[in-house]
Amino acid sequence: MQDIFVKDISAYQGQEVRLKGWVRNIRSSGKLIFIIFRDGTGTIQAVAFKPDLDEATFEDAKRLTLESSLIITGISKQHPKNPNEYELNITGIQTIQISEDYPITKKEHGPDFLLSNRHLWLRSPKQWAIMRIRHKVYLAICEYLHENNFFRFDSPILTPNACEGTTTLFELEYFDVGKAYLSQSGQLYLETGIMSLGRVYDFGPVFRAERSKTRKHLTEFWMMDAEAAFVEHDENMQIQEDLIRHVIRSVLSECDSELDILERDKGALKAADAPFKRMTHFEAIEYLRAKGSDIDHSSDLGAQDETLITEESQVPIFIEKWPKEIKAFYMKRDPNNEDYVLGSDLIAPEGFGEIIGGSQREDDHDLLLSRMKAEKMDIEAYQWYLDLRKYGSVPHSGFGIGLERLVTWMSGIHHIRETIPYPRMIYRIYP
RNA sequence: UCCGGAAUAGCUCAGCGGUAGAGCGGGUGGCUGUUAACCACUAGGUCGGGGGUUCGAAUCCCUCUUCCGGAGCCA
Repeated sequence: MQDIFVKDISAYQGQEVRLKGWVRNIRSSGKLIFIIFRDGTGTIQAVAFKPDLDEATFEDAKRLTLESSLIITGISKQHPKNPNEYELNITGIQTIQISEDYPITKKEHGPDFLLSNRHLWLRSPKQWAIMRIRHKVYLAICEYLHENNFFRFDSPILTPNACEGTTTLFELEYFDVGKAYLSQSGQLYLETGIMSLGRVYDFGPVFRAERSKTRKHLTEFWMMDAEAAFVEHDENMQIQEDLIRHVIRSVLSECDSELDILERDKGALKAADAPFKRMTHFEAIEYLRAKGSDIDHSSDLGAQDETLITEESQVPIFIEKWPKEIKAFYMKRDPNNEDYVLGSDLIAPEGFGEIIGGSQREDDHDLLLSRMKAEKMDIEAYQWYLDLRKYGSVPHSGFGIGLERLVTWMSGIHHIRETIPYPRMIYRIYP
């Protein structure tokens, strides 16, 4: 007899097969027992009918509890009521372990309870669907980059210094050297990689000790940073747009049933796969003021502002050319107006907010040095970074995608905490 | 960090000054097509901790703890 996965069941119609997995739910009516069975690849209804089975097998079926593990054999056939669905006529049950009372029930639960039981919650259909979409988003990003000549170049996670601010670092003791920090972005290291490989990316966890408590923040999240030599501001945005549109298409074509489980509005995703809009920061502020906001031209955009800007757009919007004061030291100034930098944020539609931050980098040694001095940075600690501008400096650009924010948008879910197996937030590190 | 809200059965909640409740989950029994199946019975609680007001507190007040929502910052 053949061992198969639930996802392949339709290819075995009329045949006896063996499946290995868990009990998601049980419904029984006297001589009939319906076991909702899952094996990681999918879910199927298995039916035990007393007159067709020997007594011991039927008793085994009766003893099963929610989440018990078992090997089940049966004949694959179409569901008598829904011909699009397959079910399994049970011929044998080998119980692996009878589960104790399973804490996650069929009724609703609160977020605190579910997060405390995250190790079990991950088995639920919605969490299963989100993890599969996360996997697909991750693969789609790597596919696009690979096809566009980007090489994987992993940045260190333990670092001697900060990349951006210094208030948001997790600090730890590093042998006799003193303090080390968990990386909050691999960007500066990636810039070294392009001088060897031309185009590079990293993909890994980054850490921010920000005390932010919103549905868009984690203290540990996965970021894909990409960096490319000889790419300037406009092309940088074009690469981001092509990459995101590739991700949208991949999710739509390969995660259809997952999107159904999550009740995702697929029309909204389809509509986002069209040329993205571009708006300068100045234009964005004008737009907000026309809508009644009293925001001024030197301000960063808040969450509400982002929603307001994208609410009438079906596609993501780039906000580009930001006031230099509110962006990082390494961003190149706009040659047409030195008060602005060649940076861009990509805001997703439907109120999902910022998913990418990117910029063209300053490639002039003296300009970069003077800005780092103005920010009172430790020049000696960043000598290696300044060296890049001394030995064959080239114009270059890059961007960083927050994986979980992208998955939140693709999945259409409310809170980022469900997009990573074990979310780390300021008040939660268990399990 | 700031501003709001919440804490009662394993879970989700109702009760808001006078004997602690429901649904789900658990247990037992019933049911040949169920779809969070259904029906009957049943077990299950120091009402988050501490202090106060009152004849009497789950209920009112103070305080601590934990969690949730939002803001700022960011991906």
